[in-house]
Amino acid sequence: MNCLELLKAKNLKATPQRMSILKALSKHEHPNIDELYEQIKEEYPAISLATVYKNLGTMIDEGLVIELALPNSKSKYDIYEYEHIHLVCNKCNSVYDLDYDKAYINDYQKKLQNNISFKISNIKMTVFLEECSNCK
Amino acid sequence: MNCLELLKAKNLKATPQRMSILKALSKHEHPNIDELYEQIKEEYPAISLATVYKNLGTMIDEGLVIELALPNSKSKYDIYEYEHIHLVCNKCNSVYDLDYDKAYINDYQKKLQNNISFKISNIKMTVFLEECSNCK
DNA sequence: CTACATGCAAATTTTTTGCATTACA
DNA sequence: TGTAATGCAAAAAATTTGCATGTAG
Repeated sequence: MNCLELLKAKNLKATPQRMSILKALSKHEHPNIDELYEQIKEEYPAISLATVYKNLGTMIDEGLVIELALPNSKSKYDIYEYEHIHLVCNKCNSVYDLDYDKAYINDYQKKLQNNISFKISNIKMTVFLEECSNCK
Repeated sequence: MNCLELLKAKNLKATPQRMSILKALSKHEHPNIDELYEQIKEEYPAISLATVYKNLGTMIDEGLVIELALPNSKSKYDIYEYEHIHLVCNKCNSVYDLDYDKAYINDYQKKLQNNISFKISNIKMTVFLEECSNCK
């Protein structure tokens, strides 16, 4: 995960704050903004929450980061590396990544595309869990 | 769609405000809270936004309503009738319902359940569109 | 009647903005 | 050096809360 290259490729300045945000997200812990802010502060105590908001915004716009919107909980954030399924715990809202057989969804997407008139961009699958090891 | 029965079944008082919210949601227009509030106000000009918030909260807790959390946009709400896929336009955030072949997802859920240790509650599929008739 | 729901206003929380300053390229 | 990013503080937006009053069951 070369954060510097990622930013360069999108013509975004590689400020230490941005690097730190990307580094934190690359752990795939799916922090919400407050958790992310706290984590960055450990390295850059002076960073402002506004900077985190602004950077998430621009990096989402550039496709480097994805926002995981969840019912009844603040959005969580993830660095974008490749498509994957998210497992979301209904009890504690923890999120886990899951690699999967893309063929299955690709297949479904094709089937679906034949039945609707608008162009499908992508399909997102979210698996909700009754509980998980974090909340049990 | 008998809103009265729905509320009764959950031991919630069938106030006109609640009935009106459910009636509005049963149109499946997926309003966000502001759109919903405006709609209810046409019938009950005195209703307060706080009441709408409170009622959505309790009705979600009781499973009558679902919150559709979306990246970069306020949550939208839908009455819960049966599982279905949501089509979400990437450009204008419009949401459409789509009935589908449940067998496909049930099948996938079973496959997946064999590979993870936590109990799956349900799987949600969201199809993102590049654009739609509403924004074109 | 009584417990729960409502409406209002205020409080809180979350997110955005403007701007002077800093620092990447 | 110029442009874009930062931090701060203030503003705006979104959501929740407390409480007096109203009303469904």
